[in-house]
Amino acid sequence: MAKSSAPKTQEKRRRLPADQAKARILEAAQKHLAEGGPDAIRLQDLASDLGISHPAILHHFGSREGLMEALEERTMTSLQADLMRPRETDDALERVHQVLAEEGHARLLAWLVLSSRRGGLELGSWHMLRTLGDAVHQERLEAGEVDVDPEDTTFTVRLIAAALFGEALIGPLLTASAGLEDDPAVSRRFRAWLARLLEGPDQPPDEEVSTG
Amino acid sequence: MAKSSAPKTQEKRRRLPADQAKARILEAAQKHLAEGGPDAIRLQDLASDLGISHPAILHHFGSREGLMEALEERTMTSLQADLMRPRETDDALERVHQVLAEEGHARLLAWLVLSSRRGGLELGSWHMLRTLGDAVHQERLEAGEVDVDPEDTTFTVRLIAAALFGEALIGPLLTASAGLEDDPAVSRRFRAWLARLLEGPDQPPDEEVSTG
DNA sequence: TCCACTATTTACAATATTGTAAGTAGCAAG
DNA sequence: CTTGCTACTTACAATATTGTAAATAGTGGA
Repeated sequence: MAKSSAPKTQEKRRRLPADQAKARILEAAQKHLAEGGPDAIRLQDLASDLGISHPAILHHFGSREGLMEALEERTMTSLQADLMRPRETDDALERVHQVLAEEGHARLLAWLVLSSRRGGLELGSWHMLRTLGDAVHQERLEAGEVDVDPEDTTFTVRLIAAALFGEALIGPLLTASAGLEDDPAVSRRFRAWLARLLEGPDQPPDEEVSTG
Repeated sequence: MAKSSAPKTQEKRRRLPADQAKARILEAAQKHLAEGGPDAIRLQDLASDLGISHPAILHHFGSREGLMEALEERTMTSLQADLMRPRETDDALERVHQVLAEEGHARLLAWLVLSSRRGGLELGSWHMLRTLGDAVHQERLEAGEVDVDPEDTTFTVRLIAAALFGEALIGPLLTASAGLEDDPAVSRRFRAWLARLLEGPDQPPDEEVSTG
């Protein structure tokens, strides 16, 4: 390695306002976290990725630990935001799957949970699931179901969350372990199957309202 | 810290056959992996835990990377063995839950999947799920179900695996996120609910065959 | 008992990583 | 233009961690 941490050329030292500098650093850190885990966040790596020197990071976050805490908060916030963001489909399973699997949030969440310093994650304002649960409950009532056990709704949401999170992490492993070839269509069919299972056999299998 | 890595007292240098020494080291490494992740496996930590010096580990595994590879294999093997080992209950969900959650295997598996060097894990002889799937399929046929779609069985097993794996990792998070207090009874009821869901509403909700 | 083999230790080297100190330079306000 | 603030850099310190070399000492076998 030539010189450890320095801007690529000697153009003219860029100086960002602290907010933007922090945001840039956190963004890069989150990328590293998603790809290689918490121990893949090396100050010098981040710095050279960003074209800055590593003490600049320490300047903004105080210490590596400070960076990790800020990153944890940012990650949870962005996960929540992405889950809440409207998407092209109304199908809850596809929505959650998209966020969790396709945008790497499952990995991020897993890293954070696994490496959780301080016992548990800062939940902050994680009413996420309650919101989702309320929505599902509402849907069910509107669909004309009368004897809806509140816990049934809670469990439905919980199953979706846990199963899709698990799928995102070990889906390919499960596929291989079952002796199948890795086919995204299988994964999709699995979710469709799960949706049918959750709707229950009372409803006739008419066409979905997915484009609503 | 006094001296980095040395046996606690000067009793008399113990000398194990290579197999046993390796096994001891791997056992300690797995404990560290389950608790703190791959980066919590420091040669000196392991060594002082075991009362040996860290070059002894290098002697047996060549390098840290060698240790990690051996550990990965051992972990997958022991997970499979634990899943297959007969348990006090015949209830599939409780069985899998016990292994995954109560013995820390979910965390181990997650660490391995997330930090998977080389893209994917060495599956070795992971017919685990197929075996499990065959058992479930058999059960269903014996239970008198005739129109059993093979993929339905596959998906059932997959759902159990993914959901319980997810539960083990982010169950407490989900509980908190739903606004509930952390209660193991809830988790148990969740699994019972899932079991009922999977059995389908055709069967009357008579008492389980769980102690079969 | 003696010997060969190797598990294990001590001491050391090499490097990586976080953190600190002090100075440099961009940007905004006067 | 000057000045104050602070984002940022360079140079360095401190420590941790993996790895190597050589010596030491069990253990099993002749």
